Amino acid sequence: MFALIDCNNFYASCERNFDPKLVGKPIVVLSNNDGCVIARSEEAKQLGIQMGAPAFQCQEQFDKHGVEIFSANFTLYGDMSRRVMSILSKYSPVQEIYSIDECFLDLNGIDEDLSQYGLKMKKQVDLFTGLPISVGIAPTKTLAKAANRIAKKFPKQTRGVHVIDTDELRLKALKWLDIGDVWGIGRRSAAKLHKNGVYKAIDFIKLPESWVLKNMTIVGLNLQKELKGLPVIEMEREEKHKSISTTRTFETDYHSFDQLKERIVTFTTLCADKLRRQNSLCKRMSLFIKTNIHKETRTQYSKSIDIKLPFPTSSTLELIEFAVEGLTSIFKENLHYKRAGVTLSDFVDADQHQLSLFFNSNPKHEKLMQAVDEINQKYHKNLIRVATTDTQTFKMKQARLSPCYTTNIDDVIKVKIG
DNA sequence: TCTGGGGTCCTAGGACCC
DNA sequence: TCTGGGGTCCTAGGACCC
Repeated sequence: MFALIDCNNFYASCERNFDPKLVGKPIVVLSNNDGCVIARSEEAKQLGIQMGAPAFQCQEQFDKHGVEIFSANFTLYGDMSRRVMSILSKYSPVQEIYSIDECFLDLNGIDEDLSQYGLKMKKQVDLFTGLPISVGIAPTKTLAKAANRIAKKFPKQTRGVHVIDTDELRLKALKWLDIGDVWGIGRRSAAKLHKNGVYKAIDFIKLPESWVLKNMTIVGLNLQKELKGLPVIEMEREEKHKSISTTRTFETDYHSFDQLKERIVTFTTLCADKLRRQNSLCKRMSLFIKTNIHKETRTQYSKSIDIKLPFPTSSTLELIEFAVEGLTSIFKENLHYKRAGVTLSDFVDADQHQLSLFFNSNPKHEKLMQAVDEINQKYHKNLIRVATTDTQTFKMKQARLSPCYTTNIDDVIKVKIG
């Protein structure tokens, strides 16, 4: 059996957690630059505020109902996530952290009544962090997702925990579940399935396997098996990322090469930091620049470049060199740039990689980077930095940023009590 | 005026190999 | 006149997730 545990309205719950005045009020959290709605409390959902809606289009609604608005505070959410995950990790030897607010647990070998077990998790997370969670338990990961959905939809009947452990319960769930709400079925597949008369998950498992394979690839077929109760999707045990990216929409348009260069160099630095933290080297880097797609009257330009590195590296200095070279080759003058990003991929372990015959990462950089990382960790995030980067790492509009309650002592002192 | 960010997986088609 | 077949690797793009 697998459990899928997730936090209810995670970002909104984190904000509410530290300010009791917010209990019972509609809360929304906005994306970077305060652009779109990316999280809503239950009350905000009731008002009909849509996920992903541009904030400026919702302003009237916000004013009318006194919606509490927050700029995304990922430092806070990340820290709360670590706490929740750490508690849940005690409930199984095998945990897969699936997203910032979700994890799977392998419950094989757990002897207790699973419903009680789920309730115990919920109580402990609430006691230690104050965050509400929902628990779905079933024989496959896809069914655990479905069970979780039921737990969330019917909090009174389920108390936030739902277990699918018989065929009867499985079929009952599939009759209730819309096909578009199945984990792995997106808009495109849902539309295709609707055309073929499939509206509920139960209709989907009745389709011939050959049709599913032909029209939805192996992914669709695996999904179908999972809904039938046959486990196909396994627990992911690798904790290292396979790619790392930093991308941003700018608050204003950028025109010059130097402005973009500063951003690309800063993004590269952030990616390299993350890369070293997971003790990897990368063999590939890609970067892109884009104009504002919402300004249709202006000249549009979107270009990316993929760079195969001559040797694996995690040196910020070396990566920056490649990044600037890449940017030079795709940059065009006289345009209004609005977005850019850097992605590192093709990782190898730092401890056990093959040296190249002709080109290798500068061996001095390894120690240099280690020293820089240690100093920055000890004193201040950007105490030592490459001169091309801006001290203001994120140039974003964050008009309503909450304090980093759990990670920044200065922030905590600033919070007014009462 | 104002429109997010970070991931994973699969497939088709081209380039290349023998 | 008649010009193969099997395989791998790479990459762009699509689809999906939260």
